[in-house]
Amino acid sequence: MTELLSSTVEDYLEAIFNLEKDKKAVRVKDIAQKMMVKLPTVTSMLNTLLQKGLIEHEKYEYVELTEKGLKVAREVDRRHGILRNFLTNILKIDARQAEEDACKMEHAISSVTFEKLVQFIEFIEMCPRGGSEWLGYFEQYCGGGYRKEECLKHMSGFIEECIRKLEKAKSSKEVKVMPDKQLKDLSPGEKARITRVTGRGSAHRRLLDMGVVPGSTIEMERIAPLGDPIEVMIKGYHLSLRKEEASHVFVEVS
Amino acid sequence: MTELLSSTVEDYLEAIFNLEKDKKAVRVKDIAQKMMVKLPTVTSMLNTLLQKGLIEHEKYEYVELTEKGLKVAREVDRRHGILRNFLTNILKIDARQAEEDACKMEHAISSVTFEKLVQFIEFIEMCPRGGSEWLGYFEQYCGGGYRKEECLKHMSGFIEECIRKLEKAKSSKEVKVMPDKQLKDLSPGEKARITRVTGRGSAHRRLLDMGVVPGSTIEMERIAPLGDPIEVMIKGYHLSLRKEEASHVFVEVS
DNA sequence: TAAGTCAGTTAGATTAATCTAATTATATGA
DNA sequence: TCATATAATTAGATTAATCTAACTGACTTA
Ligand SMILES: [Mn+2]
Ligand SMILES: [Mn+2]
Ligand SMILES: [Mn+2]
Ligand SMILES: [Mn+2]
Repeated sequence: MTELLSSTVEDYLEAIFNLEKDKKAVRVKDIAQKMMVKLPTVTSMLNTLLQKGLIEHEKYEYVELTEKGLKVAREVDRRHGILRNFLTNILKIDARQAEEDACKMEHAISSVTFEKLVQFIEFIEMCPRGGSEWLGYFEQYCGGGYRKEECLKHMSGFIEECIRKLEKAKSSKEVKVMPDKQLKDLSPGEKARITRVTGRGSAHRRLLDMGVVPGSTIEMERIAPLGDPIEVMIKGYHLSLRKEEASHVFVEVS
Repeated sequence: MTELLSSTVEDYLEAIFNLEKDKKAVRVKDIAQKMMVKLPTVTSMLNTLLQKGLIEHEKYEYVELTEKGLKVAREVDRRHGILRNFLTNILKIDARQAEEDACKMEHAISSVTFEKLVQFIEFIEMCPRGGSEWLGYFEQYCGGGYRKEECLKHMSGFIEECIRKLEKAKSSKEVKVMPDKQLKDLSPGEKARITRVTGRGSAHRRLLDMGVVPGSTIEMERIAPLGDPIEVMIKGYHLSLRKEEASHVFVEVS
């Protein structure tokens, strides 16, 4: 079904995808500039992409991704974003290097491994034994000044408070039987767990493809004036959803 | 200085390196089999490798890595091993997939990012807030049965004991002024931190290239009858050192 | 030692991704 | 509207990595 595409092909799709986000129309020249190649190289690649049904393009006209091309591009872009965030936020690699490495790694990881990595990143971020505090100790470790006792003692102070808070939250939840909320009801900055994604057909598929699946953690970033579009962070990756799309997503605040 | 080699070239070097470890002599056929290509492909690649000074090879004869080729191959193999271990031990990817992904990722990561990842893996393994116990909770998280309280409470029980143990170790260290040990003095299974790597020249360089650098954690695996070779685990990667090499490595048991 | 087998090489083709040089189309502006 | 500049395409070459088919060398064995 899913023919495998070379990493070069994936990178061109990614480039076109990003140009479409920035500008209205994508020209051959723009792609050449972004990919740092000459114009005939792009023309040649466009024929390849056309052949594979990934873009629409007529001689001397603008370039557009097809539904199929868009799907691939979105997935590549998602991987790129998640890997870049992992490298910058967790490993603390500098932005330029993280960008470069992410754009190579995005083609080298199988989807089963990638999704497992996504879960691991989520786990690091949400587990009270991990989190940004712990990552701070990782930096200390890299600098050579890490001391186990300090890390543990800090955890020790933190831990009782955490347990108390969690138990309180749990008991209040038991009483109230917290109902599902719609995604749009979250306020900016609020995090939730996706419980259901309703709907059918390609729109539904697109949501799942973007990582909007039950069980994932989602964070509201902002809602535009008329509730459209809605910007969210999911699996460490920034997404823009249309109001209609968001209406199919139900969440539970933890 | 270090010309960049294609990932294909790196994989051929890696294959030859592993064949050299297994068998006495490496034949064109062996390489073809391991790389899953036809014989003329190998002949052609051998010319490329010869040109680049990475192998020694005369028509119809066996293939051998040069010092230069060996250095590259060892580094690729090290990356491969560390990535595979990360994928299997931490992300719990199944062996076949981990092998495959590791062999692609090994070419996609810059050395600064890779070394940072190595440190992160080390940190996960050595920090008392991480470790295999914590990774168990990650598995639970993946299965959907993770509960923060349980993870925290377990930590809570564990933590006092840890702190007591650490403080005891610390105070006894302060009294005794623990002297440096030689690597060979470690007993199998014992872990230590590398404090010094003495010596000069290419032998010294080789040690550093293999990851035997001050600050790294090293674990003794076994010492052969006459103390040669010595097998150790460093940065999650299995290494075999000659007695002479090991004599330059000083460690501190933590 | 000559025949037969298998390993290895040579020759030549293919595909993907790039380039330069030359040509053609589109857009601008006088 | 026409000349010119800019964008895009076409043609043709190159390089890396692979293949098949044909040939050659080396090793074994009768
Ligand atoms: Mn890329
Ligand atoms: Mn990318
Ligand atoms: Mn590889
Ligand atoms: Mn490999």
